[in-house]
Amino acid sequence: MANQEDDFKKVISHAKEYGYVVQSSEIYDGLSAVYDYTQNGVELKRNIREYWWKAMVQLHENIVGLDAAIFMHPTTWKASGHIDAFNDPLIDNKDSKKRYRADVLVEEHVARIEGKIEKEVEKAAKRFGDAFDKAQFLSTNPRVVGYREKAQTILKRLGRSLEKEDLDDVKALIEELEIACPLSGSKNWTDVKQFNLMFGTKIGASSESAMELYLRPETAQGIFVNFLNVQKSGRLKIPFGIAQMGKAFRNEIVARQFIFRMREFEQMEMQYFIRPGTQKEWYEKWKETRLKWHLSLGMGEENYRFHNHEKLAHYADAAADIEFKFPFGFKELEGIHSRTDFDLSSHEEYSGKKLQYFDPELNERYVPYVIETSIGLDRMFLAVFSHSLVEEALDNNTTRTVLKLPAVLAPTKAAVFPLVKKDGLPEVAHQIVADLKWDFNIMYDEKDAVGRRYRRQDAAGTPFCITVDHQTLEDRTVTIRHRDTMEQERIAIPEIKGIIAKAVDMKHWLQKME
RNA sequence: GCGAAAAUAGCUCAGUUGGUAGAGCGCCACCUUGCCAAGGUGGAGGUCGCGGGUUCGAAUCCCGUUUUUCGCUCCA
Repeated sequence: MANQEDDFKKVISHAKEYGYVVQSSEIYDGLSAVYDYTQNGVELKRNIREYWWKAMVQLHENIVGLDAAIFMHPTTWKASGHIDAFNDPLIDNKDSKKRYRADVLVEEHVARIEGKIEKEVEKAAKRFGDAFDKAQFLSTNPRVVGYREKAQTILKRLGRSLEKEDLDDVKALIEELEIACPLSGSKNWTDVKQFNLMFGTKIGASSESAMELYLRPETAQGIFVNFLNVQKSGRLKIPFGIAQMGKAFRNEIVARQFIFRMREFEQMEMQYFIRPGTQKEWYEKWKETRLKWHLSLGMGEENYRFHNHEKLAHYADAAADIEFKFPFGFKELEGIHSRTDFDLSSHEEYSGKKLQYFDPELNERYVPYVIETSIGLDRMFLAVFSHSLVEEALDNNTTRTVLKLPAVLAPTKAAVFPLVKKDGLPEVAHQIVADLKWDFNIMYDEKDAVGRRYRRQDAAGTPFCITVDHQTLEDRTVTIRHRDTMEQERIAIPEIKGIIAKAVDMKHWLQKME
Protein backbone atom coordinates (compact mmCIF):
# COMPACT_ATOMS: atom_id res chain seq x y z
CA MET A 1 0.00 0.00 0.00
CA ALA A 2 2.78 2.38 0.93
CA ASN A 3 4.34 1.43 -2.34
CA GLN A 4 1.17 2.29 -4.21
CA GLU A 5 1.12 5.66 -2.52
CA ASP A 6 4.75 6.32 -3.47
CA ASP A 7 4.06 5.35 -7.06
CA PHE A 8 1.19 7.77 -7.23
CA LYS A 9 3.30 10.56 -5.78
CA LYS A 10 5.89 9.85 -8.45
CA VAL A 11 3.22 10.16 -11.09
CA ILE A 12 2.12 13.54 -9.74
CA SER A 13 5.62 14.97 -9.44
CA HIS A 14 6.61 13.62 -12.85
CA ALA A 15 3.57 15.28 -14.34
CA LYS A 16 4.69 18.57 -12.88
CA GLU A 17 8.35 18.28 -13.68
CA TYR A 18 7.87 17.29 -17.30
CA GLY A 19 5.30 19.93 -18.14
CA TYR A 20 2.09 17.89 -18.03
CA VAL A 21 -0.04 18.94 -15.07
CA VAL A 22 0.31 21.50 -12.29
CA GLN A 23 -1.98 22.68 -9.59
CA SER A 24 -4.18 25.64 -10.50
CA SER A 25 -3.14 29.02 -9.14
CA GLU A 26 -0.11 27.48 -7.48
CA ILE A 27 1.45 30.84 -6.65
CA TYR A 28 -1.58 31.56 -4.47
CA ASP A 29 -1.26 28.24 -2.60
CA GLY A 30 -3.36 26.47 -5.18
CA LEU A 31 -7.05 25.83 -5.50
CA SER A 32 -8.34 22.58 -4.11
CA ALA A 33 -8.98 19.89 -6.72
CA VAL A 34 -8.38 22.17 -9.71
CA TYR A 35 -5.45 21.54 -12.05
CA ASP A 36 -3.92 23.10 -15.14
CA TYR A 37 -2.49 21.22 -18.10
CA THR A 38 0.87 22.63 -19.14
CA GLN A 39 2.73 22.46 -22.45
CA ASN A 40 2.95 18.67 -22.79
CA GLY A 41 -0.25 17.96 -20.93
CA VAL A 42 -2.28 20.06 -23.29
CA GLU A 43 -0.89 18.12 -26.27
CA LEU A 44 -1.55 14.73 -24.69
CA LYS A 45 -5.06 15.80 -23.79
CA ARG A 46 -5.71 17.06 -27.31
CA ASN A 47 -4.46 13.79 -28.76
CA ILE A 48 -6.73 11.74 -26.51
CA ARG A 49 -9.65 13.93 -27.56
CA GLU A 50 -8.86 13.44 -31.21
CA TYR A 51 -8.44 9.71 -30.78
CA TRP A 52 -11.89 9.53 -29.24
CA TRP A 53 -13.52 11.88 -31.74
CA LYS A 54 -12.10 9.97 -34.68
CA ALA A 55 -13.29 6.66 -33.29
CA MET A 56 -16.70 7.82 -32.11
CA VAL A 57 -17.75 10.42 -34.67
CA GLN A 58 -15.77 10.38 -37.86
CA LEU A 59 -15.62 6.62 -38.23
CA HIS A 60 -19.37 6.27 -37.78
CA GLU A 61 -21.66 7.39 -40.55
CA ASN A 62 -24.55 7.66 -38.13
CA ILE A 63 -22.87 9.56 -35.31
CA VAL A 64 -22.46 13.33 -35.40
CA GLY A 65 -20.89 15.85 -33.10
CA LEU A 66 -22.22 18.70 -31.03
CA ASP A 67 -20.82 21.52 -28.95
CA ALA A 68 -23.50 22.78 -26.59
CA ALA A 69 -23.02 25.68 -24.21
CA ILE A 70 -22.04 25.15 -20.60
CA PHE A 71 -24.92 27.38 -19.50
CA MET A 72 -28.31 25.85 -20.00
CA HIS A 73 -31.84 26.91 -19.16
CA PRO A 74 -32.36 26.16 -15.45
CA THR A 75 -35.38 23.99 -16.12
CA THR A 76 -33.03 21.56 -17.85
CA TRP A 77 -31.77 20.48 -14.45
CA LYS A 78 -35.24 20.03 -13.06
CA ALA A 79 -36.04 17.75 -15.96
CA SER A 80 -32.80 15.83 -15.66
CA GLY A 81 -33.34 15.22 -11.96
CA HIS A 82 -30.14 16.98 -10.90
CA ILE A 83 -31.85 19.59 -8.77
CA ASP A 84 -33.42 16.89 -6.61
CA ALA A 85 -30.69 14.30 -6.72
CA PHE A 86 -27.76 16.68 -6.28
CA ASN A 87 -29.13 18.36 -3.17
CA ASP A 88 -28.49 16.51 0.04
CA PRO A 89 -28.83 17.59 3.66
CA LEU A 90 -25.92 15.87 5.41
CA ILE A 91 -25.04 15.40 9.05
CA ASP A 92 -21.94 13.95 10.72
CA ASN A 93 -21.70 12.00 13.91
CA LYS A 94 -18.88 13.52 15.94
CA ASP A 95 -17.96 10.29 17.71
CA SER A 96 -18.08 7.72 14.95
CA LYS A 97 -17.01 10.21 12.26
CA LYS A 98 -19.68 8.79 10.00
CA ARG A 99 -21.68 10.92 7.64
CA TYR A 100 -25.35 10.41 6.92
CA ARG A 101 -28.08 12.01 4.93
CA ALA A 102 -30.15 13.74 7.58
CA ASP A 103 -33.45 13.03 5.85
CA VAL A 104 -32.57 9.36 5.54
CA LEU A 105 -31.82 9.14 9.27
CA VAL A 106 -35.25 10.53 10.06
CA GLU A 107 -36.94 8.32 7.50
CA GLU A 108 -35.24 5.26 8.95
CA HIS A 109 -36.52 6.27 12.35
CA VAL A 110 -40.04 6.48 10.96
CA ALA A 111 -39.56 3.08 9.35
CA ARG A 112 -38.82 1.67 12.78
CA ILE A 113 -42.07 3.12 14.10
CA GLU A 114 -43.88 1.53 11.20
CA GLY A 115 -42.19 -1.71 12.12
CA LYS A 116 -43.76 -1.44 15.55
CA ILE A 117 -47.17 -0.98 13.96
CA GLU A 118 -46.57 -4.13 11.90
CA LYS A 119 -45.80 -6.05 15.07
CA GLU A 120 -48.96 -4.86 16.77
CA VAL A 121 -50.96 -5.92 13.75
CA GLU A 122 -49.39 -9.39 13.76
CA LYS A 123 -50.04 -9.82 17.47
CA ALA A 124 -53.65 -8.74 17.08
CA ALA A 125 -54.19 -10.96 14.08
CA LYS A 126 -53.04 -13.95 16.15
CA ARG A 127 -55.29 -12.97 19.04
CA PHE A 128 -58.46 -12.36 17.03
CA GLY A 129 -58.03 -14.99 14.37
CA ASP A 130 -60.51 -14.84 11.50
CA ALA A 131 -62.49 -12.12 13.19
CA PHE A 132 -59.54 -9.69 12.78
CA ASP A 133 -60.40 -6.55 10.81
CA LYS A 134 -57.10 -4.93 9.93
CA ALA A 135 -58.49 -1.60 8.74
CA GLN A 136 -60.54 -1.21 11.84
CA PHE A 137 -57.65 -2.21 14.08
CA LEU A 138 -55.36 0.36 12.46
CA SER A 139 -57.85 3.15 13.00
CA THR A 140 -59.00 2.26 16.51
CA ASN A 141 -56.22 0.58 18.48
CA PRO A 142 -54.92 3.41 20.69
CA ARG A 143 -51.31 2.28 20.60
CA VAL A 144 -51.29 1.94 16.82
CA VAL A 145 -53.09 5.21 16.32
CA GLY A 146 -50.48 6.86 18.51
CA TYR A 147 -47.65 5.38 16.42
CA ARG A 148 -49.28 6.41 13.19
CA GLU A 149 -49.83 9.94 14.32
CA LYS A 150 -46.27 10.15 15.53
CA ALA A 151 -44.88 8.90 12.22
CA GLN A 152 -47.01 11.30 10.25
CA THR A 153 -46.09 14.27 12.41
CA ILE A 154 -42.41 13.53 11.98
CA LEU A 155 -42.61 13.15 8.21
CA LYS A 156 -44.68 16.31 7.86
CA ARG A 157 -42.25 18.31 9.92
CA LEU A 158 -39.30 16.89 7.98
CA GLY A 159 -40.96 17.74 4.68
CA ARG A 160 -41.75 21.26 5.79
CA SER A 161 -38.29 21.90 7.12
CA LEU A 162 -36.61 20.60 4.01
CA GLU A 163 -38.92 22.69 1.87
CA LYS A 164 -38.04 25.85 3.79
CA GLU A 165 -34.40 24.75 3.97
CA ASP A 166 -34.69 25.08 7.74
CA LEU A 167 -31.74 22.82 8.50
CA ASP A 168 -31.62 23.80 12.17
CA ASP A 169 -35.05 22.29 12.59
CA VAL A 170 -33.95 19.08 10.87
CA LYS A 171 -31.20 18.83 13.44
CA ALA A 172 -33.61 19.67 16.24
CA LEU A 173 -35.87 16.90 14.99
CA ILE A 174 -33.04 14.40 15.03
CA GLU A 175 -32.18 15.43 18.56
CA GLU A 176 -35.79 15.35 19.79
CA LEU A 177 -36.28 11.89 18.36
CA GLU A 178 -33.02 10.87 20.06
CA ILE A 179 -31.82 9.29 16.85
CA ALA A 180 -28.50 7.60 17.43
CA CYS A 181 -25.72 6.78 15.01
CA PRO A 182 -26.56 3.27 13.73
CA LEU A 183 -22.91 2.35 14.06
CA SER A 184 -21.79 3.78 17.36
CA GLY A 185 -25.06 4.55 19.12
CA SER A 186 -23.77 8.07 19.72
CA LYS A 187 -26.16 11.03 19.67
CA ASN A 188 -23.41 13.57 19.32
CA TRP A 189 -24.28 15.22 15.98
CA THR A 190 -22.90 18.15 14.00
CA ASP A 191 -25.22 20.70 12.41
CA VAL A 192 -27.05 19.69 9.26
CA LYS A 193 -25.48 21.12 6.16
CA GLN A 194 -26.90 21.40 2.70
CA PHE A 195 -24.67 20.21 -0.07
CA ASN A 196 -25.52 21.27 -3.57
CA LEU A 197 -23.33 19.51 -6.05
CA MET A 198 -24.07 21.97 -8.83
CA PHE A 199 -22.25 25.28 -9.09
CA GLY A 200 -24.65 28.17 -9.20
CA THR A 201 -24.18 31.51 -10.87
CA LYS A 202 -26.32 34.32 -12.25
CA ILE A 203 -26.99 35.70 -15.67
CA GLY A 204 -28.08 39.32 -16.00
CA ALA A 205 -26.33 42.38 -14.63
CA SER A 206 -28.88 43.79 -12.21
CA SER A 207 -30.01 41.73 -9.27
CA GLU A 208 -33.76 42.04 -9.98
CA SER A 209 -33.54 40.74 -13.50
CA ALA A 210 -30.88 38.14 -12.71
CA MET A 211 -31.63 34.52 -13.49
CA GLU A 212 -30.21 31.73 -11.38
CA LEU A 213 -28.10 29.42 -13.50
CA TYR A 214 -25.99 26.35 -12.98
CA LEU A 215 -22.78 25.31 -14.60
CA ARG A 216 -23.67 22.01 -16.23
CA PRO A 217 -22.88 18.96 -14.09
CA GLU A 218 -22.82 16.73 -17.17
CA THR A 219 -22.65 17.31 -20.91
CA ALA A 220 -25.40 14.82 -21.72
CA GLN A 221 -28.29 17.25 -21.32
CA GLY A 222 -26.93 19.47 -24.09
CA ILE A 223 -27.38 16.51 -26.37
CA PHE A 224 -30.90 15.69 -25.22
CA VAL A 225 -32.24 19.21 -25.59
CA ASN A 226 -30.79 19.35 -29.11
CA PHE A 227 -32.00 15.93 -30.06
CA LEU A 228 -34.60 17.11 -32.57
CA ASN A 229 -32.51 19.94 -34.01
CA VAL A 230 -29.74 17.55 -34.92
CA GLN A 231 -31.97 14.70 -36.00
CA LYS A 232 -33.99 16.89 -38.35
CA SER A 233 -31.21 18.99 -39.85
CA GLY A 234 -29.03 15.90 -40.26
CA ARG A 235 -31.92 13.78 -41.60
CA LEU A 236 -30.72 11.11 -39.20
CA LYS A 237 -32.44 7.77 -38.95
CA ILE A 238 -32.59 5.69 -35.82
CA PRO A 239 -30.28 4.27 -34.65
CA PHE A 240 -27.98 7.27 -34.56
CA GLY A 241 -25.70 8.99 -32.09
CA ILE A 242 -24.73 12.49 -31.00
CA ALA A 243 -21.31 12.96 -29.43
CA GLN A 244 -19.94 15.81 -27.43
CA MET A 245 -16.81 16.70 -25.48
CA GLY A 246 -16.68 19.49 -22.98
CA LYS A 247 -16.30 20.79 -19.49
CA ALA A 248 -18.65 19.84 -16.68
CA PHE A 249 -18.65 21.02 -13.09
CA ARG A 250 -19.48 19.35 -9.82
CA ASN A 251 -19.03 20.79 -6.40
CA GLU A 252 -17.81 17.50 -4.95
CA ILE A 253 -17.76 17.24 -1.18
CA VAL A 254 -14.49 15.42 -1.44
CA ALA A 255 -12.55 15.95 -4.61
CA ARG A 256 -9.26 14.11 -4.54
CA GLN A 257 -6.69 11.91 -6.11
CA PHE A 258 -5.02 14.41 -8.37
CA ILE A 259 -6.92 14.79 -11.66
CA PHE A 260 -9.07 11.70 -10.98
CA ARG A 261 -11.84 13.65 -9.31
CA MET A 262 -11.86 17.36 -10.01
CA ARG A 263 -14.46 20.03 -9.55
CA GLU A 264 -14.01 21.15 -13.13
CA PHE A 265 -13.53 18.27 -15.50
CA GLU A 266 -14.01 17.24 -19.07
CA GLN A 267 -16.35 14.61 -20.39
CA MET A 268 -16.50 12.85 -23.74
CA GLU A 269 -20.00 11.53 -24.19
CA MET A 270 -22.03 9.89 -26.88
CA GLN A 271 -25.78 9.35 -26.67
CA TYR A 272 -27.03 6.68 -29.02
CA PHE A 273 -30.72 6.91 -29.87
CA ILE A 274 -32.44 3.61 -30.51
CA ARG A 275 -35.78 1.93 -30.91
CA PRO A 276 -37.44 1.06 -27.57
CA GLY A 277 -36.98 -2.61 -26.78
CA THR A 278 -33.57 -2.86 -28.46
CA GLN A 279 -31.64 -1.38 -25.53
CA LYS A 280 -30.23 -4.67 -24.23
CA GLU A 281 -28.57 -5.48 -27.50
CA TRP A 282 -27.15 -1.98 -28.04
CA TYR A 283 -26.00 -1.76 -24.47
CA GLU A 284 -23.94 -4.90 -24.94
CA LYS A 285 -22.71 -3.69 -28.30
CA TRP A 286 -21.43 -0.42 -26.93
CA LYS A 287 -19.83 -2.03 -23.91
CA GLU A 288 -17.87 -4.19 -26.28
CA THR A 289 -17.02 -1.39 -28.69
CA ARG A 290 -15.80 0.95 -25.99
CA LEU A 291 -13.62 -1.72 -24.40
CA LYS A 292 -12.05 -2.36 -27.79
CA TRP A 293 -11.25 1.31 -28.08
CA HIS A 294 -9.37 1.18 -24.80
CA LEU A 295 -7.57 -2.01 -25.71
CA SER A 296 -6.44 -0.53 -29.02
CA LEU A 297 -4.00 1.64 -27.09
CA GLY A 298 -2.17 -1.48 -25.97
CA MET A 299 -2.11 -0.76 -22.26
CA GLY A 300 -2.83 -4.35 -21.28
CA GLU A 301 -6.09 -6.23 -21.22
CA GLU A 302 -5.51 -7.18 -17.59
CA ASN A 303 -5.76 -3.54 -16.57
CA TYR A 304 -9.41 -3.21 -17.54
CA ARG A 305 -12.55 -4.76 -16.16
CA PHE A 306 -16.28 -4.21 -16.23
CA HIS A 307 -18.18 -3.35 -13.10
CA ASN A 308 -21.93 -3.78 -13.37
CA HIS A 309 -24.01 -1.44 -11.26
CA GLU A 310 -26.32 -3.16 -8.80
CA LYS A 311 -27.93 0.05 -7.68
CA LEU A 312 -29.10 2.00 -10.70
CA ALA A 313 -29.50 5.72 -11.07
CA HIS A 314 -33.01 7.06 -11.43
CA TYR A 315 -32.80 7.11 -15.22
CA ALA A 316 -31.14 3.81 -16.02
CA ASP A 317 -32.26 0.25 -16.61
CA ALA A 318 -28.70 -1.07 -16.93
CA ALA A 319 -25.31 0.44 -16.24
CA ALA A 320 -21.69 -0.68 -16.26
CA ASP A 321 -18.35 0.95 -15.75
CA ILE A 322 -15.14 0.21 -17.53
CA GLU A 323 -12.65 0.28 -14.70
CA PHE A 324 -8.94 0.80 -15.15
CA LYS A 325 -6.14 -0.16 -12.82
CA PHE A 326 -4.97 3.23 -11.61
CA PRO A 327 -2.03 3.57 -9.20
CA PHE A 328 -4.60 3.54 -6.40
CA GLY A 329 -6.52 0.51 -7.65
CA PHE A 330 -9.28 -0.31 -10.11
CA LYS A 331 -11.48 2.75 -10.54
CA GLU A 332 -14.15 3.96 -12.93
CA LEU A 333 -12.85 5.31 -16.21
CA GLU A 334 -15.91 5.18 -18.41
CA GLY A 335 -19.59 4.50 -17.91
CA ILE A 336 -21.97 2.80 -20.32
CA HIS A 337 -25.57 3.40 -19.33
CA SER A 338 -28.88 2.35 -20.73
CA ARG A 339 -30.84 5.54 -19.99
CA THR A 340 -34.19 4.39 -21.39
CA ASP A 341 -36.41 7.27 -22.53
CA PHE A 342 -36.09 8.98 -19.17
CA ASP A 343 -34.31 12.12 -20.35
CA LEU A 344 -36.23 12.81 -23.54
CA SER A 345 -39.57 12.07 -21.89
CA SER A 346 -38.72 14.28 -18.98
CA HIS A 347 -37.73 17.12 -21.30
CA GLU A 348 -41.00 16.62 -23.19
CA GLU A 349 -42.87 16.99 -19.96
CA TYR A 350 -41.06 20.09 -18.74
CA SER A 351 -40.81 21.86 -22.08
CA GLY A 352 -44.16 20.88 -23.47
CA LYS A 353 -42.43 20.10 -26.78
CA LYS A 354 -42.60 16.75 -28.50
CA LEU A 355 -39.23 15.02 -28.62
CA GLN A 356 -40.21 12.09 -30.73
CA TYR A 357 -39.07 10.28 -33.79
CA PHE A 358 -41.20 8.98 -36.59
CA ASP A 359 -39.97 5.55 -37.53
CA PRO A 360 -40.91 4.96 -41.20
CA GLU A 361 -40.19 1.24 -40.97
CA LEU A 362 -42.62 0.74 -38.08
CA ASN A 363 -44.84 3.55 -39.30
CA GLU A 364 -45.02 4.79 -35.73
CA ARG A 365 -43.90 7.65 -33.56
CA TYR A 366 -42.00 7.14 -30.29
CA VAL A 367 -39.60 8.64 -27.80
CA PRO A 368 -36.30 6.91 -28.54
CA TYR A 369 -34.37 4.98 -25.93
CA VAL A 370 -30.79 6.00 -25.26
CA ILE A 371 -27.53 4.20 -24.65
CA GLU A 372 -24.89 6.52 -23.24
CA THR A 373 -21.13 6.11 -23.28
CA SER A 374 -19.46 8.63 -21.02
CA ILE A 375 -15.73 8.84 -20.41
CA GLY A 376 -13.82 11.31 -18.26
CA LEU A 377 -11.10 12.88 -20.37
CA ASP A 378 -9.03 13.75 -17.32
CA ARG A 379 -9.35 10.20 -16.04
CA MET A 380 -8.30 8.87 -19.42
CA PHE A 381 -5.31 11.21 -19.26
CA LEU A 382 -4.42 9.88 -15.82
CA ALA A 383 -4.87 6.29 -16.97
CA VAL A 384 -2.54 6.77 -19.93
CA PHE A 385 -0.02 8.84 -18.04
CA SER A 386 0.22 6.71 -14.90
CA HIS A 387 0.34 3.48 -16.84
CA SER A 388 3.07 4.79 -19.12
CA LEU A 389 5.42 5.97 -16.42
CA VAL A 390 7.92 3.20 -15.72
CA GLU A 391 11.20 2.92 -13.95
CA GLU A 392 13.14 0.50 -16.10
CA ALA A 393 16.10 -1.56 -14.90
CA LEU A 394 18.89 -1.68 -17.47
CA ASP A 395 21.57 -4.31 -18.06
CA ASN A 396 24.33 -2.16 -16.61
CA ASN A 397 22.60 -2.01 -13.21
CA THR A 398 21.22 1.45 -13.74
CA THR A 399 17.65 2.54 -14.24
CA ARG A 400 15.98 4.89 -16.63
CA THR A 401 12.70 6.69 -16.30
CA VAL A 402 10.56 6.25 -19.39
CA LEU A 403 7.14 7.57 -20.18
CA LYS A 404 5.97 4.87 -22.57
CA LEU A 405 2.98 6.75 -23.92
CA PRO A 406 1.21 5.13 -26.85
CA ALA A 407 3.00 6.85 -29.74
CA VAL A 408 -0.30 7.99 -31.23
CA LEU A 409 -0.93 10.06 -28.09
CA ALA A 410 2.59 11.32 -27.36
CA PRO A 411 2.81 15.13 -27.23
CA THR A 412 6.08 15.28 -29.14
CA LYS A 413 6.54 12.68 -31.84
CA ALA A 414 10.25 13.08 -32.37
CA ALA A 415 13.25 15.07 -31.18
CA VAL A 416 16.06 15.98 -33.54
CA PHE A 417 19.63 16.32 -32.26
CA PRO A 418 22.94 17.30 -33.78
CA LEU A 419 25.50 14.93 -32.30
CA VAL A 420 27.69 17.96 -31.57
CA LYS A 421 26.79 21.59 -31.90
CA LYS A 422 29.42 22.41 -34.47
CA ASP A 423 30.72 21.30 -37.86
CA GLY A 424 27.44 22.28 -39.48
CA LEU A 425 25.45 19.53 -37.74
CA PRO A 426 22.97 21.92 -36.04
CA GLU A 427 22.12 23.41 -39.43
CA VAL A 428 21.23 20.01 -40.87
CA ALA A 429 19.20 19.13 -37.76
CA HIS A 430 17.29 22.41 -38.04
CA GLN A 431 16.50 21.64 -41.66
CA ILE A 432 15.06 18.28 -40.68
CA VAL A 433 12.92 19.94 -38.01
CA ALA A 434 11.71 22.52 -40.50
CA ASP A 435 10.62 19.75 -42.83
CA LEU A 436 8.97 17.47 -40.26
CA LYS A 437 7.10 20.12 -38.34
CA TRP A 438 4.42 20.33 -41.02
CA ASP A 439 3.36 16.82 -40.16
CA PHE A 440 4.32 16.27 -36.54
CA ASN A 441 5.03 18.02 -33.29
CA ILE A 442 8.85 18.01 -33.30
CA MET A 443 11.48 19.21 -30.87
CA TYR A 444 15.08 20.33 -31.33
CA ASP A 445 17.75 19.93 -28.65
CA GLU A 446 21.50 20.43 -28.78
CA LYS A 447 22.33 20.87 -25.13
CA ASP A 448 24.41 18.30 -23.18
CA ALA A 449 25.75 14.92 -24.23
CA VAL A 450 23.53 13.08 -26.65
CA GLY A 451 22.92 10.23 -24.18
CA ARG A 452 21.48 12.66 -21.73
CA ARG A 453 19.27 14.14 -24.40
CA TYR A 454 17.92 10.67 -25.18
CA ARG A 455 17.03 10.13 -21.53
CA ARG A 456 15.35 13.51 -21.30
CA GLN A 457 13.11 12.61 -24.20
CA ASP A 458 12.43 9.18 -22.66
CA ALA A 459 11.13 10.85 -19.53
CA ALA A 460 9.00 13.25 -21.55
CA GLY A 461 7.48 10.41 -23.57
CA THR A 462 8.87 11.21 -27.04
CA PRO A 463 8.84 8.01 -29.10
CA PHE A 464 11.67 8.88 -31.51
CA CYS A 465 15.03 10.64 -31.43
CA ILE A 466 16.80 11.50 -34.63
CA THR A 467 20.51 12.22 -34.48
CA VAL A 468 22.52 14.03 -37.11
CA ASP A 469 26.20 13.04 -37.05
CA HIS A 470 29.27 13.47 -39.22
CA GLN A 471 28.25 10.64 -41.49
CA THR A 472 25.07 12.57 -42.26
CA LEU A 473 27.16 15.19 -44.02
CA GLU A 474 28.59 12.52 -46.33
CA ASP A 475 25.61 10.32 -47.17
CA ARG A 476 22.45 12.10 -45.93
CA THR A 477 21.60 9.39 -43.41
CA VAL A 478 20.72 9.81 -39.75
CA THR A 479 20.14 7.49 -36.82
CA ILE A 480 16.65 7.02 -35.47
CA ARG A 481 16.35 5.75 -31.92
CA HIS A 482 13.27 4.04 -30.52
CA ARG A 483 12.18 5.09 -27.05
CA ASP A 484 10.95 1.73 -25.80
CA THR A 485 13.79 -0.46 -27.01
CA MET A 486 16.57 2.13 -27.07
CA GLU A 487 17.59 0.58 -30.38
CA GLN A 488 18.93 2.68 -33.21
CA GLU A 489 18.87 2.25 -36.94
CA ARG A 490 20.49 4.16 -39.68
CA ILE A 491 18.12 5.55 -42.29
CA ALA A 492 18.11 8.06 -45.11
CA ILE A 493 16.64 11.47 -44.26
CA PRO A 494 13.66 11.12 -46.63
CA GLU A 495 12.64 7.91 -44.84
CA ILE A 496 12.13 9.64 -41.47
CA LYS A 497 8.66 10.92 -42.21
CA GLY A 498 7.28 7.52 -43.19
CA ILE A 499 8.67 5.77 -40.15
CA ILE A 500 7.20 8.31 -37.73
CA ALA A 501 3.91 8.40 -39.58
CA LYS A 502 3.54 4.65 -39.39
CA ALA A 503 4.09 4.67 -35.66
CA VAL A 504 1.85 7.62 -34.76
CA ASP A 505 -0.89 7.44 -37.37
CA MET A 506 -4.33 7.07 -35.80
CA LYS A 507 -5.42 4.79 -38.59
CA HIS A 508 -2.95 2.11 -37.61
CA TRP A 509 -3.99 2.29 -33.99
CA LEU A 510 -7.74 2.43 -34.48
CA GLN A 511 -7.69 -0.42 -36.96
CA LYS A 512 -6.71 -2.64 -34.03
CA MET A 513 -10.33 -2.33 -32.93
CA GLU A 514 -11.52 -4.38 -35.85
C1' G B 1 -16.61 17.41 6.26
C1' C B 2 -13.92 14.23 10.23
C1' G B 3 -9.21 11.80 11.41
C1' A B 4 -3.84 10.91 10.25
C1' A B 5 0.65 12.46 7.81
C1' A B 6 3.21 16.16 5.14
C1' A B 7 4.81 21.30 3.20
C1' U B 8 12.56 24.07 3.23
C1' A B 9 15.73 26.08 -4.29
C1' G B 10 12.51 23.83 -10.56
C1' C B 11 12.91 18.29 -8.50
C1' U B 12 14.46 14.83 -4.34
C1' C B 13 15.74 15.89 0.42
C1' A B 14 19.24 17.36 4.90
C1' G B 15 19.13 21.03 8.70
C1' U B 16 21.68 18.76 16.02
C1' U B 17 19.25 20.77 22.73
C1' G B 18 15.92 27.39 19.22
C1' G B 19 21.43 31.26 17.28
C1' U B 20 18.22 34.58 10.70
C1' A B 21 19.73 28.18 5.44
C1' G B 22 22.66 23.47 2.83
C1' A B 23 23.49 19.06 -0.61
C1' G B 24 22.59 16.19 -5.02
C1' C B 25 20.19 16.57 -9.50
C1' G B 26 18.20 20.28 -12.72
C1' C B 27 18.68 25.43 -14.89
C1' C B 28 21.90 29.60 -17.35
C1' A B 29 26.91 31.16 -19.60
C1' C B 30 31.67 29.72 -21.31
C1' C B 31 35.42 25.83 -22.17
C1' U B 32 35.94 20.53 -23.06
C1' U B 33 34.00 15.76 -24.67
C1' G B 34 30.92 13.34 -28.25
C1' C B 35 25.79 7.58 -29.23
C1' C B 36 22.72 6.32 -23.90
C1' A B 37 21.61 10.71 -17.56
C1' A B 38 28.53 10.89 -14.39
C1' G B 39 34.28 16.65 -17.43
C1' G B 40 35.84 21.81 -15.86
C1' U B 41 34.96 27.00 -14.45
C1' G B 42 31.57 30.62 -13.20
C1' G B 43 26.43 32.06 -12.16
C1' A B 44 21.13 32.60 -11.10
C1' G B 45 17.51 30.77 -7.80
C1' G B 46 14.83 30.30 -0.98
C1' U B 47 11.41 36.46 3.44
C1' C B 48 11.91 27.71 5.11
C1' G B 49 3.28 27.31 2.53
C1' C B 50 0.73 31.66 4.92
C1' G B 51 -0.75 34.52 9.55
C1' G B 52 -0.21 35.14 14.65
C1' G B 53 2.13 33.92 19.51
C1' U B 54 6.29 32.55 23.04
C1' U B 55 11.54 34.27 23.07
C1' C B 56 17.00 38.75 23.27
C1' G B 57 16.57 35.43 18.97
C1' A B 58 12.02 30.69 15.43
C1' A B 59 12.82 26.61 9.44
C1' U B 60 12.97 24.47 14.60
C1' C B 61 8.33 25.40 20.20
C1' C B 62 2.71 26.80 20.51
C1' C B 63 -2.05 28.33 18.06
C1' G B 64 -4.70 29.28 13.66
C1' U B 65 -5.02 28.79 8.43
C1' U B 66 -4.12 27.03 3.21
C1' U B 67 -2.68 23.08 0.08
C1' U B 68 -1.42 17.95 -0.83
C1' U B 69 -1.51 12.58 0.15
C1' C B 70 -3.95 8.51 2.85
C1' G B 71 -8.40 6.46 5.59
C1' C B 72 -13.72 7.28 6.41
C1' U B 73 -17.75 9.37 3.58
C1' C B 74 -19.91 10.71 -1.20
C1' C B 75 -20.01 9.89 -6.42
C1' A B 76 -25.10 10.29 -12.77
